[in-house]
Amino acid sequence: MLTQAIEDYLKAIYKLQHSSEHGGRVTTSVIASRMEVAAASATNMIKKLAELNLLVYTPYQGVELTANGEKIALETIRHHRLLELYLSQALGYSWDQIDAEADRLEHAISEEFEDRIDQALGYPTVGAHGEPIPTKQGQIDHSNYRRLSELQDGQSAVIRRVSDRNPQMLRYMENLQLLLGTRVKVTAKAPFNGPLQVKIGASKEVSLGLEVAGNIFVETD
Amino acid sequence: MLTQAIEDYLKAIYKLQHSSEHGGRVTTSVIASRMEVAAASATNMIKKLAELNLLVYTPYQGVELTANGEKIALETIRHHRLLELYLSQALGYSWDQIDAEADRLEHAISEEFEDRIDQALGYPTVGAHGEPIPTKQGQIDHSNYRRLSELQDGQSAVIRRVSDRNPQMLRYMENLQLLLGTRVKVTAKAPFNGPLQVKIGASKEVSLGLEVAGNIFVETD
DNA sequence: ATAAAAATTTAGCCATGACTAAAAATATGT
DNA sequence: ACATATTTTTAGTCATGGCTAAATTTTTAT
Repeated sequence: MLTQAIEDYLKAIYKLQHSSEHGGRVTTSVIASRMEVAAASATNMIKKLAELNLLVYTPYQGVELTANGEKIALETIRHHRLLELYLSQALGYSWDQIDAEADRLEHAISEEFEDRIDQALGYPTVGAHGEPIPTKQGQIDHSNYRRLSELQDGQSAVIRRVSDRNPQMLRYMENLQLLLGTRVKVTAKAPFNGPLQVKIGASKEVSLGLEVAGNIFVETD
Repeated sequence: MLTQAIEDYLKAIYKLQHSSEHGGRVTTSVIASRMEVAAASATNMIKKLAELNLLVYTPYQGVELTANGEKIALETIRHHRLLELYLSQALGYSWDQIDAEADRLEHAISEEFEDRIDQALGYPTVGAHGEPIPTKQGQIDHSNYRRLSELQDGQSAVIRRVSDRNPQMLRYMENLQLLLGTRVKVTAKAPFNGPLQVKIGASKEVSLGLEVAGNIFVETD
């Protein structure tokens, strides 16, 4: 069996590979920073993962997951997202609590558990924060939405996904009713990377910093 | 935080202390056998647990949990039994599947998760196999029932608990409808530790080996 | 009572996955 | 181009929790 640490690294590397920021090259330092370990620790694990044929490692250059490594990453991500959705739908967790709980449970559940919550949830394709849920076969929807921060003044759109990285930010969004499916409209954009004025749904209008708006992904009409 | 291994050892030791078989003394070999590790490994861990004031260790003699150790054991057992019940009630698991799944999950869930499934289950006091569930404060019902194997010919009783140690035996019991709350009556007892003839509920009558009957705990009228 | 058997502990090893400090390679600025 | 800064790797350490083999203690049988 694969250790929890291996699953965690593969998941992190998969996400880094697919986060627009880091292009193709996922380096040791980026992995170490994401995993919150020392660079030397990341090097160690990377060498082990290469040994296991879960990724291709070019020393000093970076890593790339093999098909095998990607498969395991996607299984772990599937577990995580099904769990998050189950925690929020079936057990009433709030948006900001589900990530931490799912992080621990994702390594402990069996295929059986995965299948049963999948069924209980009606075979969902999208997770609690709008992320696509990989299929059991390891397929995942790569459609990417635009960031709310990229919209022009006057544009309107529907929230389709929010980043789950920061629980405090999630709590803030939840308070403001910036939820999946909510329609938003940019009514003003301050210059010099200033805040956006955003109309939420039909009523409320708030001023939103770029950092928050950059973590909200929307579908324009 | 306590490691998974520590929780597992404490749980095992607690159960051994309270299983009538081993009287008061819980020895290294008994622990090693229950944990399925070498005796030397058990000695190692016992020394560490003594160091942590979770048990009192008399070399060559055995082990006794401290109040502290017992508290942690009971927390772990509470997690386990709540999970087992949740898996069977909310996710439709069968009797023989829940123990293994709960064994892995019990170390991963948070207080929050514990509280939420406790609530979802209606604050149960008895687990899926009839075992008492410790309270959050660490109190547990010590009432013990008689074994079906101890009943006299002609006696009738109600099943209140079954041992969860052997999944195959659990599957067997489930098939025979030997379930919690079912009334049973011993209609014959073969001599020389032979099988019991048992009437299950109102209809069926089966021949039951002593091993199975010894793992079914009943309340006589 | 004492020799043999059984249980237990000690000693020493291994893999995992962290860490720091130092060395080596790569990138950057002038 | 080359010195300096940054990144990465290597070397060596540590804690956890297994293991086997050998030594020691306890128990049992004669």
